[in-house]
Amino acid sequence: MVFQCTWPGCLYLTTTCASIESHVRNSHLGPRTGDAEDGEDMSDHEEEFYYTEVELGLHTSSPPTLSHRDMARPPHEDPEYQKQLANAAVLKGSFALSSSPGVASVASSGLGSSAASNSSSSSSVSSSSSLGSAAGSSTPATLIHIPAQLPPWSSSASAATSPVSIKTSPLKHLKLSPRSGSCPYQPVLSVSAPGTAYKVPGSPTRKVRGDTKKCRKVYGMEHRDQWCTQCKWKKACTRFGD
DNA sequence: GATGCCGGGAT
DNA sequence: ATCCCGGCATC
Ligand SMILES: [Zn+2]
Repeated sequence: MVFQCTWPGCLYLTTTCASIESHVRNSHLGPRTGDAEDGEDMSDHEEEFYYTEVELGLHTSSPPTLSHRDMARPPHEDPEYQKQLANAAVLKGSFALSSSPGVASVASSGLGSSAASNSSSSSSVSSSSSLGSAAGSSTPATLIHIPAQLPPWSSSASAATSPVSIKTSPLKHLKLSPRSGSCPYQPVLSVSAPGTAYKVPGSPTRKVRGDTKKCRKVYGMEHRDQWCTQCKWKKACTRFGD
């Protein structure tokens, strides 16, 4: 059990109740208490409001809510979570591997040529499964297990689903499958005009990058301190509007 | 591969 | 508010 000062900006932390109260009183509240002034002492145990006691050991404490996991989101732009969910069926280069019904194993790797589509005629045979590549490329082979579920593309606010406990390893969240059209249950479509493929879907409000060079390209990384502030922060440039 | 920048995190 | 980065669309 530790005690932490909650005064704005203060990060004082101690292990005893007396210490923290003393700290709060001296450092933040009036450095004086029983002042000889008037017959009025309004200094109760007000220190209690400026620190918190934190339990360390796993004692009498259990998560209040153990059911619902994620939140439902409108079919808006939020690939962060859509990706990992939609990926439940995007597994392509794995066949026999795990024999657990309802569980699929994925190997997270940043590479992987996924292109296998022809824009014109002729048939296509998209299926390549090669365990070992030519050169010795070692992959971290971070295996993760996710519940095999249908991609929530249309509408399905998943509530209390399976009693699967997702233990996030000492990694970040969980990211898979870059922005793709959608579930793999739609091999090919979009065969309009050979030579000029337009993209109308996606998002009506998609920027179309201008052609003016911005601070980054103009000054180069070597002179980053001359970029406009926004460029330094990887935000929209304000010096060279387009 | 490089560039531009949104979304999100840290202080 | 200021500063910075991950990751993505785009070139
Ligand atoms: Zn700029």
